[in-house]
Amino acid sequence: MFVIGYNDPMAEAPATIAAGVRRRTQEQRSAATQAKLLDATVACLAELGYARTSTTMVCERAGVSRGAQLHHFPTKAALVAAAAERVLELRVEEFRATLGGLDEGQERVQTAIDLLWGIFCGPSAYAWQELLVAARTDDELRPHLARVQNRLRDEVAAAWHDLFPSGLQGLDSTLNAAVPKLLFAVLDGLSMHRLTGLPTAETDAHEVLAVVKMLSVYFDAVNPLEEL
Amino acid sequence: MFVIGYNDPMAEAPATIAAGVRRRTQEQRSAATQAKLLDATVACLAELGYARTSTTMVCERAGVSRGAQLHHFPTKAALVAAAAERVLELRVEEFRATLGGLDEGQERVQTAIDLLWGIFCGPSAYAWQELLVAARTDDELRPHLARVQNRLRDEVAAAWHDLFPSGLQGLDSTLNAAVPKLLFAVLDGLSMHRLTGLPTAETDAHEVLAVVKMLSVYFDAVNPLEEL
DNA sequence: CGCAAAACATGCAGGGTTGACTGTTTGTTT
DNA sequence: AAACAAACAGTCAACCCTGCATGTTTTGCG
Repeated sequence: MFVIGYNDPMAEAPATIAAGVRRRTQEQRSAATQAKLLDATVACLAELGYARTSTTMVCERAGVSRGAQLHHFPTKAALVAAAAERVLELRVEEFRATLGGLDEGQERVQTAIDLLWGIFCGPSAYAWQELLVAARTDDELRPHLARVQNRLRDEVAAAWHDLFPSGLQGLDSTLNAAVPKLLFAVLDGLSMHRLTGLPTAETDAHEVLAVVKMLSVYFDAVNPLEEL
Repeated sequence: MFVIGYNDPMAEAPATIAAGVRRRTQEQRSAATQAKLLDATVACLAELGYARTSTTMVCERAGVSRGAQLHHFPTKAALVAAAAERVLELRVEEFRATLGGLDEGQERVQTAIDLLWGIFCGPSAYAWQELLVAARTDDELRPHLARVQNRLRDEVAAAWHDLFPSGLQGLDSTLNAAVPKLLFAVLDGLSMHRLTGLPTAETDAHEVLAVVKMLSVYFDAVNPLEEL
């Protein structure tokens, strides 16, 4: 697995190809091209959409030959499935990076919502939408994406719980469990409305998010909401 | 325009093709095949998704020749654009039919939400999602769909206002204006989460909708929510 | 050093989609 | 009735995409 003696840093050719790495491990080469392919796929999904995303285009963007792509991902379905996991990584990374760096101020909820909204307007969100909609009618992709979605769901819940361990003060544990789900549903919905590029959708989104923020503050500070 | 003498009801062949209408007007013929094409397109979008929707398939389903399709809709983009308007009609029709037949009971809000959720799990919602996501990366479709979306937005607001003319009692007019927007964002978001067919998405949706119902009842009956 | 295997590159065939083209039927107008 | 226009039908070439098949390079290991 870990062979030494061959990888001699001093033995690199002076500048044959930049100051790059000559003589990489098979594992390194595989990982590198696979990463390039997956990133290119995600980029294509985000920029061109699922329909216009072809393996040819992906290879072009990745700077990889079609043969190499076909070697690592025998079929387009395999490529897309792997790309879905990459999108999951990206989104989780974004969520954690965004929610992790929040100071303890009183307006944590508001800023958290604003930052999350930023994520839902970004490339990873677009790619996820494309995959989600495509999965509905693709019997091969759907089960795979279902597992990925479940993981995303759990990660979101965990990240939210890390941020607000005790939840909103006015709500019991059952209701508090629904809070992140509600929030993310709203964000996903508003994100959909934004896709046509309408200014009204943008203003509506801010309006709705303002209400959500008010509700959060309200139930965190003021009244307990009794069961009905 | 209206020529008589040629349309002789008695001259119909005994039973050449059912007891149908022989000798239709040009306008009637056009409208009929266009309707067949648009309905077939919407059905394809809902069942196969945008990517797998081909004009060939649409013609097959509609029982129309490719030549006829190309005559009425010179390009695929034109067909899809027209289909978008058809989806708008369908959705508005559904909204009005659903919300219109609500009795004056105290649980109007809850039942309204449940009925709306049913619509968001139906074919017209799927077709709309497909169009929305496709429009993001289709420079020709996007502006067209933007106009349609604006109309849908206004229709939704109007339908909601018809249903609850005075809004929720505890909220001022500004907040009440945001209520339907928030609700429809939630529904759209939950609808997206459902696409992978996960049971958890289904239960989450009901959980979230239960919270939304509680909030509606709460703010309709109990406390006024002050501005912050 | 030499061979096996993995990684990579390129060309090719099959299938499918789109839009144009030509010809036919149906209705409208005079 | 005849001329004209619209609606309709079927065929065709160009294009793109996918997956396979063959050939080349790089790495691992004796």
